Amino acid sequence: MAEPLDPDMFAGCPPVAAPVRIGDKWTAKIIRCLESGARRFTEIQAPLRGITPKVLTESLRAMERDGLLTRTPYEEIPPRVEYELTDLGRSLLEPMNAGCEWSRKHLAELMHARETWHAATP
Amino acid sequence: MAEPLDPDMFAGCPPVAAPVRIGDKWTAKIIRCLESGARRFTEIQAPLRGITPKVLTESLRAMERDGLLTRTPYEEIPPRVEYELTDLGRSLLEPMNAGCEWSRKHLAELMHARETWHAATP
DNA sequence: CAGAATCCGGTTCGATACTG
DNA sequence: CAGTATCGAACCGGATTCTG
Repeated sequence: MAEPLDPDMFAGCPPVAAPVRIGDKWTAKIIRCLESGARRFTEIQAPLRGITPKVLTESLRAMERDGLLTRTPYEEIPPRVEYELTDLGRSLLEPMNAGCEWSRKHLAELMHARETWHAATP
Repeated sequence: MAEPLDPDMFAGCPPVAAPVRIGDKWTAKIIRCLESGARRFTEIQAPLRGITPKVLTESLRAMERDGLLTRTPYEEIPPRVEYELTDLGRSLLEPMNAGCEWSRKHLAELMHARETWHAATP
């Protein structure tokens, strides 16, 4: 869990690449960020390319409310807050992996169908 | 495929019960409707409780565009159109089943966490 | 029967600026 | 560092009405 997150870890995952979605737009990626252990706010923010603090906070709060992760603030200056997956949150990795495997196998086919679509319409 | 669809087949699947989503709001349910064979527009519409023709058309067109199903109109009066899953569309059943299994196992836990949330905030 | 056309409201998401 | 506050745009999804 000490390893820093690769800022480009989601380079190959544009929104279009997710016909299988977990929760809202960011939930699945946040779970991936926490897969290898607890992380701080800015650590999670980095790979999520351009997510605003507001939206990240909203997503994290919703996930905390649903019991997917825990939020533990430390009374320090400067402040430090750590987010960590619960067992429930970790259990989502299973359907997530099924979705990822589907994308790896079939997404190219879907994208191809989508692109050749305009060829056959008035 | 001759069996009519149960109009209540999605009674236990409110939107809140789908932290794992396939495509848009209706895609997964439409796939379920077509799982056992080709269906007509109104056949699909019935179990989808209150979906408007506009939204159903949009969903079906998007799925056709993505190669998930085929649309075959018959030149009759009154008109008849049949929708049928492609192999690609059928392949989505695998991640869908993974998502359904997760819900069966863990959704109650998530809902419980969500409800007991307000007990611990100022 | 299987839709098309039009209008509309809510939620989601983001940009920007500010703070303990 | 880890947020909050405000504003606004975009994107579904839905209601209603009409038609070949």
